[in-house]
Amino acid sequence: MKKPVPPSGLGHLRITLDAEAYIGPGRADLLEGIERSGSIGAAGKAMGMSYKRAWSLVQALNAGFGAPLVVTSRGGSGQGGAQLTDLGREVLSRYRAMQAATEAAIEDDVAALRRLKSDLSN
Amino acid sequence: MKKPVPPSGLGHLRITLDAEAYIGPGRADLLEGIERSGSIGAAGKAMGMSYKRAWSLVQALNAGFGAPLVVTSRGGSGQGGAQLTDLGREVLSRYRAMQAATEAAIEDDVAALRRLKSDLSN
DNA sequence: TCTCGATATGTCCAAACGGACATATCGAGG
DNA sequence: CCTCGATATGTCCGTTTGGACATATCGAGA
Repeated sequence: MKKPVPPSGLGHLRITLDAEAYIGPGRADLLEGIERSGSIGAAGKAMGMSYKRAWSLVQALNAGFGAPLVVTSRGGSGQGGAQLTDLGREVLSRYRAMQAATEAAIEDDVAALRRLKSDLSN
Repeated sequence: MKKPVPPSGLGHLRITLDAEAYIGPGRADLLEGIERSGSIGAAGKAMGMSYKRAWSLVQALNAGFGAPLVVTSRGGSGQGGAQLTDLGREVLSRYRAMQAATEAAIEDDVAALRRLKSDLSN
């Protein structure tokens, strides 16, 4: 029903702090892209999404946490753009850590399920 | 953007075997409800969803795996209903195992993030 | 043969989602 | 003061999603 994920890693992990604040693979990738590129638009574009969508995700993250994970400033030519706050960097790195721990914890079972499924076609 | 999860456990784990076959907390709960109640309708109702939605999820699961996780039979009065196949039971138990392993692997980080967020309100 | 309880399936509609496009705004530098 | 590049925000619209409701079908037992 809901459309699946682009096969990034193994599982798809979403961490829900409360009803308003959560982070999943898409949001994490976006944060990482912003950290790398210094721009919401560039980060979104790299993920194939519109500026507006990327911007709305940033809004949702900042609003959900009650404090900004991303700060922005207008103006081009090296002055404007977006950056992660300390909070944003910490959230991102913790998410990546959880993602890595999760993949390590489930890889055997995932392999077993994949094998199980492919054996069905025999 | 996408609506969060009813706070069941800690993280929200979705396992994607391929583009068509995946299982997350909702589908797992539904499978478990079917195993317990012997009925798609009853299982769905217990989760607050319509029969049609529950049924369509079962279809998606069966089609995605290429083999039924749930078999059904018509007729009421103890004869009709739905059951998990061996495959369905195995997929469910493996998912639960992965879920438990994941929660154990991330609990410290989740607690840290929750503390971080609540400290913001000071 | 009638009823009961369950699966199976269709139609209709409202809300949500997100893409496409258009502006507005701002900051710095030429 | 004009342009550039980026954020900020609005409108419009097609698609998807899922709820509500209506049937149809089936199996067993009274």
